[in-house]
Amino acid sequence: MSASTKLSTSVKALCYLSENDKPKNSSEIGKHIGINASKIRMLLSKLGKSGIVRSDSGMRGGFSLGKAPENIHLQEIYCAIEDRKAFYLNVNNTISKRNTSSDKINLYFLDLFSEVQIEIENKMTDITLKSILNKIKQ
Amino acid sequence: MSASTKLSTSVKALCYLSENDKPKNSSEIGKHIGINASKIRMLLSKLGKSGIVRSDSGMRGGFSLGKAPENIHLQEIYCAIEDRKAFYLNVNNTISKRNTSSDKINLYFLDLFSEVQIEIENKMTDITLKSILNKIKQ
DNA sequence: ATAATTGTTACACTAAGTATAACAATTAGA
DNA sequence: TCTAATTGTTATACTTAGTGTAACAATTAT
Repeated sequence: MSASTKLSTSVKALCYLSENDKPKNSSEIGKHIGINASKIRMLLSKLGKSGIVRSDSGMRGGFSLGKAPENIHLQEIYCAIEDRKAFYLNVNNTISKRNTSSDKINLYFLDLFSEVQIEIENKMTDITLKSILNKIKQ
Repeated sequence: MSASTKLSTSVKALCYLSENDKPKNSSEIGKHIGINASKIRMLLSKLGKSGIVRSDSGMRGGFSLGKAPENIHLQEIYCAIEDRKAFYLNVNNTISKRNTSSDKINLYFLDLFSEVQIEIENKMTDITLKSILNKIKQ
């Protein structure tokens, strides 16, 4: 799953959970948002480790929101699900030790891309699950 | 080639061309920046269509800069080489006609990602080949 | 004519993304 | 304590994207 797909899928799941007090299991969530239950469990188990959702194993178990929607930030979700470095911005080669102009250009782009990355993350810090819920209800 | 790899490779090639008055062929450029001559030709032929480089076929042909480095903007390079929509930000599913909350969330993220896209492109508009050349000479 | 070059297509290989299944560990409830 | 439902995790098969290279027609200087 790409970073952006994970992010939108997570938000779909969280929005669904926010509509329900009682825990929903991965199969219900999967059906609702149209993706496989296994995938849901893989995603939500990561969100569980960050306290964004609560997960209960066993009979009558399932997933529920771990925090109020106004306290869940997009950036937090993103960090919880994303192990790879961000939005797939990469330069061609690894940097050699010779410090050629190719290396310098690679470094230049790595810098540029991490600036972009920081801007994206800042943007996401300002977005809460609550604000998304409000927007999609319109 | 991913968008970001194409971009950094293009800049490497353009920097190399800026150091030379006479045209350089794809094989020389490829050797210098460490990628295959065919790939170079594929990239530079696109840059040629936008007037960023000049390309001459036949014996004693090759590639040379089509404009002064101060008039070549990163955004321009990016647009010339990139056929796909930008930095690989995508949401999971296509939007159905039922207008479900999943659809709304997809639309929400498509909007968010195109905002990001615009910010990235604006950032690139302010960067010229000249400014990159200055930075990497330091 | 010949040789060097671009522009373009094609192909094989590797890596990443997607969809699904399988199963141990856990837990509620009979 | 046994059973059924559930998570968490690993595995597998398949598809798509990315990478590296080759091939060859078209073009052009000598």
